[in-house]
Amino acid sequence: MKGDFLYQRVYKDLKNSILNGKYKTDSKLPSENELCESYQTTRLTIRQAFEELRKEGFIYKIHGKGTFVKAEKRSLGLLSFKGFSEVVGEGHLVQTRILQKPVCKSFPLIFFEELSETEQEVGCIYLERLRFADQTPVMLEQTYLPNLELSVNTKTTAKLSSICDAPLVNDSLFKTLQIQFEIEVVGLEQAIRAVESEKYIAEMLRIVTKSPILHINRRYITNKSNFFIYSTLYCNTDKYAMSNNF
Amino acid sequence: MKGDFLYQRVYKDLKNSILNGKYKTDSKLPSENELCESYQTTRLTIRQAFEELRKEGFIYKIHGKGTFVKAEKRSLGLLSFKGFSEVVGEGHLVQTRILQKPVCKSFPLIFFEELSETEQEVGCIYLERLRFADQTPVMLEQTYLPNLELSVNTKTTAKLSSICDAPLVNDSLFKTLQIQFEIEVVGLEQAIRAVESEKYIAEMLRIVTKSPILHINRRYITNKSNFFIYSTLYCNTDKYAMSNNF
DNA sequence: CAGTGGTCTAGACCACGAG
DNA sequence: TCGTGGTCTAGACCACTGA
Repeated sequence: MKGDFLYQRVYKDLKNSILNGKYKTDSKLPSENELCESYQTTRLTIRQAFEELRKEGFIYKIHGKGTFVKAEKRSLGLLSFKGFSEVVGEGHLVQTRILQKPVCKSFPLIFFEELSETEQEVGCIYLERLRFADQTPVMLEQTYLPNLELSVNTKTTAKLSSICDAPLVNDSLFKTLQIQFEIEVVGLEQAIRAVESEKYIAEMLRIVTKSPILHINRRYITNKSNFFIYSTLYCNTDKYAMSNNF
Repeated sequence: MKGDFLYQRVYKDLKNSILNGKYKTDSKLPSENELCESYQTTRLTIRQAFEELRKEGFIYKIHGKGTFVKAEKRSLGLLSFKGFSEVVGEGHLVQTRILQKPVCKSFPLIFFEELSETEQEVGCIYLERLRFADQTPVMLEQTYLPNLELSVNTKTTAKLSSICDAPLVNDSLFKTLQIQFEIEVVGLEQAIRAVESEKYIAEMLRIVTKSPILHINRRYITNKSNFFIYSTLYCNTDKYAMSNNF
């Protein structure tokens, strides 16, 4: 968990208190000024923590009254850029099956923008994962990473393709990238469509071929400039809707 | 346009400069400190303006380098809580056909949360609109507003059902609510599914019955506490995907 | 190294809500 | 009237980028 900054510690503490039930639905959180005293800090810092929680749909604010806990979600908040486990694991049993371990190949697809020349040249590392929530397959994810050399620790560099050699940490791609390459996902662009499922996708998601699924094209933005991660997602929304908040 | 606050003026100026092409894709915006001087303000204010632009996908930042203009979107950013015209009108011809003018009826549906007792009692005002982008029907929207009495100008109250008596301002529900009732939409919860289109929906969207469409349930959060707007959206994503950014 | 954005302090005034 | 969140000032130190 991120914890380098004070506002992230406040965020984490409050989030845990909400998830643990210390603060229940629609109950009032401590005011900004009270939290300033608790953490010996200023309002900006508390407000940064609140802003994170608000973005993730945990709280809402009412001017003049206070900050309150939102009702629990009944769907998977998968339209944000957090990792699958982080989002879904808050209230569901999470499993991942790796259908294709990371392998090198050429870039097969056009996503939102045309790929840069560099990206086309180096090709990509491809992997395919099937995600489960409470034993139900809900999402098939095909991921493409540009096969670049990346600087690590300001001095050394590492070939990203070394990720093909060892299993993922905790089955998590994002965690593996963070630990081995200091890559952090900081943003996301996505385009969402409703489409008929092809035979292969339908079999994986255990649904009838041609039944409607969500088709999502994503470009993840990272802390390394010009390094993007591309994903295509196929989601079965029969049991769980996809959700987000603003 | 919102313009009461300095950060909103900065936001508006920068957004216009981007849309007008003064700042082109991937070109660098003035630094935070430069903008501080231009507007005779402090970094927090500039950062608030940047944060708005970042949320809407207009800019991205790179630590140590600067703030840059994002590439144009090629899909409709309709997963945010901005109004249809505001989001789609930036690059497309926008039209709205009112299929059902606002009428009073009882609440027919359960959305994310159960409705409050008050909401169940007062019933709702219902309207149905078909939205076009570049002459293509892209979205059918069914909207439900609790039929409450609302305080306006701190002293007087008005029945929301008076909205049934006159046509909408600019065909915009949000604008009408803002002008007549001082209601502002400040947030959004939504759950998204892929479903087969029913006959009526398909006819309206000019697609084949049972072809896949996006089904979105929304709860808009407003500046009036305990006043929510509920909408069900059916989206044809054949031509335009729905998009957002984080 | 200078310039950039990221975090943070210690205040201030305001508009809103409720009693 | 008082406490709340919303906006804003005028600084500060840091980590990152590129020359």
